[in-house]
Amino acid sequence: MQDFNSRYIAARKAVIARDLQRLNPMQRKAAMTTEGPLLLLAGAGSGKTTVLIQRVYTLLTYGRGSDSEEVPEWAEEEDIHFLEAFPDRPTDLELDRAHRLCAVDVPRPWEIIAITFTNKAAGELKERLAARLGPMANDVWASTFHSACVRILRRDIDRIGFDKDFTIYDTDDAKRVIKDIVKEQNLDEKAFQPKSVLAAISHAKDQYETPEDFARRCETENDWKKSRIAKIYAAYQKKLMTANALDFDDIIFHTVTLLQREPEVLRYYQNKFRYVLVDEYQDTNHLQYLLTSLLAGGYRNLCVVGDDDQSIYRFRGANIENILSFEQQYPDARVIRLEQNYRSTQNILDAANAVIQNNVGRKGKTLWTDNGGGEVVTVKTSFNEGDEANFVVGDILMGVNRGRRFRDTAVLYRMNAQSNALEYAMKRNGIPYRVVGGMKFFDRAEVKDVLAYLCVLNNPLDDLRLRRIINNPARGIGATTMDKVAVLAESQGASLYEIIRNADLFPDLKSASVKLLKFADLIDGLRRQGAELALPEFYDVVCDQTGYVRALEEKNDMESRGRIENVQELKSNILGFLEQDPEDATLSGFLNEIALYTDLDSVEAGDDCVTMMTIHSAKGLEFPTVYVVGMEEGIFPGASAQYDQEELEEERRLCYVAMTRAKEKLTLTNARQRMLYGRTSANRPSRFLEEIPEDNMRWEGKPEPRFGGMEATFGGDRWEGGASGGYGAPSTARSGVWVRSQRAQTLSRGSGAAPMLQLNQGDMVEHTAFGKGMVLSVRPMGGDALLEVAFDQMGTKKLMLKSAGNHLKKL
DNA sequence: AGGATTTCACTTTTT
DNA sequence: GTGAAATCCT
Repeated sequence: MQDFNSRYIAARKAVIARDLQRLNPMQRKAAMTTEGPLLLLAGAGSGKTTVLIQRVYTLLTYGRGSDSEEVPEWAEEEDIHFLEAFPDRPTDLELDRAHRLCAVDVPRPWEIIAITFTNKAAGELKERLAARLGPMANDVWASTFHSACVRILRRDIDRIGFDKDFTIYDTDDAKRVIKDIVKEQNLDEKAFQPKSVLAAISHAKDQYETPEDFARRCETENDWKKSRIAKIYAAYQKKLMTANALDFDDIIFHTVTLLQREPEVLRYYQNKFRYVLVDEYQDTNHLQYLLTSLLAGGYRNLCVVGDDDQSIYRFRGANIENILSFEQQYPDARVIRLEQNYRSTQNILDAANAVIQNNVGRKGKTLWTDNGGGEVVTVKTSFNEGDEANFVVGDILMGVNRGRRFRDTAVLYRMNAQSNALEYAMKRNGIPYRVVGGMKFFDRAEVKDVLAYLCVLNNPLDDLRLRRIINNPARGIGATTMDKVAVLAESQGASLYEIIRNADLFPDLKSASVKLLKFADLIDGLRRQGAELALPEFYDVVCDQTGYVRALEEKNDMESRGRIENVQELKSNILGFLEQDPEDATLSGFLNEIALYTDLDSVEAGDDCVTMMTIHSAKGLEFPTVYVVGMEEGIFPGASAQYDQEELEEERRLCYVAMTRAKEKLTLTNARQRMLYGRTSANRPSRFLEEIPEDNMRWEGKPEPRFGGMEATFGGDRWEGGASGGYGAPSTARSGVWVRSQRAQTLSRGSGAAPMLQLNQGDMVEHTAFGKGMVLSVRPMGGDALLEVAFDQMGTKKLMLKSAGNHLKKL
């Protein structure tokens, strides 16, 4: 009997393993380890998402069949024979039987929850699950921490004192509330900036500290400022509760509270979620850890996936300890490492491994690949950020000349501010590019304004949003009036809107009452129409009757035109929402949806253009060629990491993430001096550059030879001043010399030490990357010239003569 | 109340 | 250098 059972189990595992034969052994093991706590350490490019998908597939096909010693009592000898002799190309009937024989207690799709951080990741997961599993994938809970929590809260939040139709405050809303409180409490607005106060509160919430907990901790620490913040925190939570609002942290905080306080609710979810998966576990904070433990507390089938070397969100509360101490939290946890990398060449991996090895606080993991050595990593030192950008641009054009596509390339940097010089260089050379991140659509003032109108129309009691829009466009209702309204609202225990609606009853408001009533009429009128019109039509009516769009039209400048475009763009968001969710085509449905949707994940990957972004936004992506610019002490690693070990290790992880984005060619650049925030400073090369083994890299320009290769742009004289001292440890004292030399260089540009190409309309030219073309126009511009060239292959491009000239030849 | 001017800060980002 | 917020004038 013993023999029968072990044979059955072995045969069952073999059949399931065969079903997963496209995975490598470690990946397969991960997909088949379904029971109990599992820590999956998945290195960069190790096929993590594939494993995640396969694991859900395994669960929904075989239940715990791949990870269980149970043998069904009805099993017979013949079944073992069947499994042992299972054919490579089974018929549907045979497949069906195999599934039946191998399955043990298969969960229903909705008993599996997979939690990610971003909407984008959740969407991708859903999509790939649907491709693998078909329609039943829709019932798997694949969502972000926040959307999962909102779903839980909408069901039961009334048990902890909120109304089920709570609103969600974004960071801007929260700051506004803080600002009001700081004013109310007569605190110094300089010392208590909304941003930093909110950060402190957010940090407290990360630790699951209530205002009371926080205050108690302050008492022992005897820190005056902190105890003030504790007061603000308490007032803040009170205000949010009155407004029936939750900020982003509250969404998780209150879910934890709900689960802890209401055993019935806890039991429901612990019973429901038989399998819990958490992606990017290295980015979780303590609060999210608590939530995960609660959700998985029933069956204890908790699989966390992550890479401690890619933990780069410490600044927003991510606690690398969560992943480092998972085995202490769950002593029976199994650990599987995925170290085979399918993305990069060995040279890139060796360089990245060598850098990350300098970190102490890590699990330890060494990536390897079958992909072969490939090219060594290029390091390039330039003179300043402009030259650095020109180098990158020139190198990109050279690559394109050799058959690469623009879309194969990414330029990564530490800070968004660094994108400027690059954008200039790209524009001047007619390189198509797109910048990811920076100002986001939903952060735009005009988008928020219109959304605020919709919020007020949906719920006139929303004081915060009402304040935002009441005088925008100008209606002659200024701060003084609103202060009076606020006082009255306070004393009457009414909302701002209720006071405004009845403005004529209050003598204090007599001068403004006409305007206020007119506003109330506007809102009421729109609300009446909102009840009748379909959402898109209603949106048009709102934009029109509030006068918001008209005010922009009257301004009639570039900026306003852009704003109007964005307001119209928001309408296509509404249309998209209706398409996706025709069931809930209401205003409140749309607003609920959009509260958690901030993403620019509408990344049109179709266009052939270079991608520029911060390293943080590049996490999870990959490109054949990657440039990482600004590899300088003070920039990367940043100044604040200079004397802080923890911070430095985080920067190093960031560097590791940046390097492992590259599939074939990795180029790291630094500049000897750089202008940032209007100030020029000289920076030593990043220590991370020194940590790369010599064997895996080639360093160009260390020190820079005069008349060196790519840089012979406007004659070699540009290096004379700065480079004469040779490369070395630049000191602040020396930066003065460099600044002067830069001026000299600027002067020499116009006088033209290098012969400038003489081009006229109608000339035929050849460009290194764009091929042959004809000059359509030449427009002189400040010592330079704007060319318009019609290329045979690439279409018409605008180029600046001075910078694109290097790549142009007159035919 | 609203436009004009000055000041201020400014890693990194999601929800 | 840049954009938004605070403050200053009319």
